Amino acid sequence: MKNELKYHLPRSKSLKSKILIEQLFKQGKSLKKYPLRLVYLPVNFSHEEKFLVAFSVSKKKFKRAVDRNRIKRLMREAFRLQQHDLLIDEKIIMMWIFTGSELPDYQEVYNSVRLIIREFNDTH
RNA sequence: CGAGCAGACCGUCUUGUCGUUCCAAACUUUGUUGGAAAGGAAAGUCCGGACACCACAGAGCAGCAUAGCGGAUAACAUCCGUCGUUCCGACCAAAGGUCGGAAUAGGACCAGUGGCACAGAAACCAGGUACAGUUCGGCUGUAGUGAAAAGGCUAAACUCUAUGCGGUGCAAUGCCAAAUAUACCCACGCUAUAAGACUUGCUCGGUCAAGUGGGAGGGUAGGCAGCUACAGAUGCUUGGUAACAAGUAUCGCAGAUAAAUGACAAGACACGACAGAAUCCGGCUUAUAGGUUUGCUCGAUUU
Repeated sequence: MKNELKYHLPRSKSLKSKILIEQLFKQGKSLKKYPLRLVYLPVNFSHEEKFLVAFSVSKKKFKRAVDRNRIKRLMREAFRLQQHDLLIDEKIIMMWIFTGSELPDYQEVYNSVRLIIREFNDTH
C-alpha cells in the first residue's frame, strides 16, 4: 500500500508523441480553472503507464525561457503531488496549459490543479 | 577614510522533506546506495575557426571583408606592442619642444568622376566690380570673402590599389529499425540541335538526363552514433616589454531531446539583479541588484 503512494513522475509518463498531441487538441475535452487549463483524451496508447502528461506555457505571453521553465516546473510539481487524487479507469493523455499572463506562485497553481482534478472526478 | 575614472573578480548560502536526468556499483528486477547536474553573459547570432556534407569546389566578372608597421593565434573585424595624427593638462618658451593622459575605419585625391557649409560678385564646365598697368585682347597685377579664387581640401564620396573569401550548417552527416510520395518498377523515347534541371549572383565551362503512358502503394516521423577529453581547467617553473608560448604536476567539470538540473519549509545575511545549456571552441556586442579588489587623480585626517 505504501508503495502505491510514491510520488514519482518519471520521464516515461511524459507525453512526447506528436501524433498523440495532435489528436489530443483535435478531439480532447477541456477543463478550465484560472490560471490553468487541462486538455485530456482517453486513448489506448502502447505504453504501460496509466497516463501520459505534458505541460505547456505560451511563448507569446512569456518571452524569457527562465519564466517558462519556472511555470512548467510549478505545474509539474503541483500535479506530481496530487496525481493519486486523479481517478482514472482507462488510459488517458493530458496536457496542462498555463493561460495566465503573469508569473504565478506555487499555492495558486496547486489550488488550480486541485480544483480541476476535483471537477474531472465529478464528471466521470 | 571619502569621491570620481579605468581594469579584474564574485554574483545568495545552510539544513530538512519530496522529486527529475545521467553515470557507477552491488543486488535484483524497475526499485536501493553513492556520485555529478546551466551562465558570466548560457542571450544577440555580429565576426573567426574546428567538424560534416555537396565533385567539377574550374575560369572571368560582379560582390563582400580588411587597411600605418611589427607580433600573438587554429583563425579573426580579436588581443599585444609600437609609430603617426588629433584633443586635454603641466612645464620650458620666439617658432616650437618635453612629459603625462585620452581618442584614433590611420593605404591612395600626381588615374578618372563627384562634393566643398558660412562668408563672398563668383566655389569647381569659374571669374564680377574698383583701381593701376598694358603689346589695347573677354590681357596682367592689386584690393575684397574664405580652409581653398584654379590651386587646394575631401575616399565611415564613388573609385583605385593591395590582401583574403566555393556553398550549406549538427534539423550537418553515418548506421539500425520500419518503410519506400520531387522516390520505385515496366514500356516508349535514344542522345544531334534547341529547350530543361543542377552547379555561386551573372557569363563561359562542366555535369545530368529530361519527357510521355502505365503499375503498385496511405506508412513512418523511433533508436544509436555525431555528443562532449579537450585550441580543457587549476597551480608552479622558464622565455618574452606584452598578447602568449613551452615544460611539469594535479583534476575530470551538464549532456537533455519537447528537452532533466526542480518544488516546498525553516534559518542566516549583504535581502538576492540580468537571466536557462542544445555540435564545440576563440572573440565582439547587449542586459545586470549588490559586493570584493588593483591602479591613477582630487579632497580630508593622523604621525
